[in-house]
Amino acid sequence: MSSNSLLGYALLGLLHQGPLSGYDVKKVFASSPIAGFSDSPGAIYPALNRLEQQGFVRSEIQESTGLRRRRVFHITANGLASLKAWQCKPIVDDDVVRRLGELLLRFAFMDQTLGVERSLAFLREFAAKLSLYIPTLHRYLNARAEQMPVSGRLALESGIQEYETRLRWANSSIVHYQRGRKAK
Amino acid sequence: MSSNSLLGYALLGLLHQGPLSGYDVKKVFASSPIAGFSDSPGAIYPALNRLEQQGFVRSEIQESTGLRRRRVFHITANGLASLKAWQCKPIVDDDVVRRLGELLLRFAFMDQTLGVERSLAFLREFAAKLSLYIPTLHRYLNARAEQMPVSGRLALESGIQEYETRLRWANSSIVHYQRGRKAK
DNA sequence: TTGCGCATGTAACCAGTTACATGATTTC
DNA sequence: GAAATCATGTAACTGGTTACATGCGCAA
Repeated sequence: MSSNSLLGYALLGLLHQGPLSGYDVKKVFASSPIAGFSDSPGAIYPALNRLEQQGFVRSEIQESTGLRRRRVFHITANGLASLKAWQCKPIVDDDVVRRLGELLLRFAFMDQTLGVERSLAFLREFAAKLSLYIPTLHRYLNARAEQMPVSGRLALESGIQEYETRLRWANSSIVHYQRGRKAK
Repeated sequence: MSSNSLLGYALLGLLHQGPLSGYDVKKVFASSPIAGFSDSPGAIYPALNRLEQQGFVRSEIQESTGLRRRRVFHITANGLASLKAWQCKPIVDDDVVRRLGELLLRFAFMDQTLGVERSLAFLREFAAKLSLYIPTLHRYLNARAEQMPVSGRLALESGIQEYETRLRWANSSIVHYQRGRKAK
């Protein structure tokens, strides 16, 4: 119930690291090169207000700081629960096919919310799904390569390479976490 | 003027290869694994109607085929011009940072609409932009890696790897086209 | 006669884009 | 006193999602 957009979850993840104002978020989105969230106020402020209406964040106004008033948001217990529930969802085929970016976002804040073991489990599940999916992409390409225009075929290959890159990334991330666990 | 959504351009690109009905498009989106367009009728039919209102496609109803009537769409001269104009736009920094998928889509139909030379020029421009952008990503990561949580850092690395993969792809695609040109 | 594959469509809802508006403080 | 930066917000528009509705022909 009451699910959020990707932007909503990104905000929850960010706010879980510490309280932020809308303008702070704007700066994060403007400077952080990945994930492609818009830094426009028309996206950020309404999204924060929605989260507050849902009870996932709360805000206080800081009058003190000399400058214009700031509204600083922090995550609530319900907000954290919602974030975790989203991160915990099983990875379905359609996530891998059409929502790779969402999966990466689910992972991006995961070791702070669910811990290393769950993050490892997520990566293993992700890698397993990718290992199953990539061969079907190759079959699709092989079956159609002849009748496709060159640029279409190349674009498809680019897509396949993205999946292969993610798989290598997931496997090397698994190794990374496992080393960290042993060192502990 | 009168620009389209990505879906609109994807439809124009598809229709440029040959006339299709809405249902044909649906099948393409359902089976073609890349690019993540929804195969839901609520997306496809309104988009085709918008294109027709703009004069970019036209449709005829085939009553003949025994089954239920089909409305078959084909691209118009204006539609092709709009597609080409979109593909020809210079690549700006923001395209590389936030709209990689759009760039790939612009390329996917390019050699049929603009020819091999233009496609090559596009790939070279794309590769040049990526070559400039990737080092800034590494600098960003190096500057912040210490204070980032592990999963956040890994997610960022995943993003960087995607850009590096695209760059390798662009370079190998350039070589591919150049070989083809010589063989001719 | 039930259900599936073909085939087209509509409507409510929602979120993001773009553009605009406001206002305080600091810097030149 | 102009411009830049900090800081928050609103409103119109647009397009995609989800779910629903319809209807034909065929096969089990």
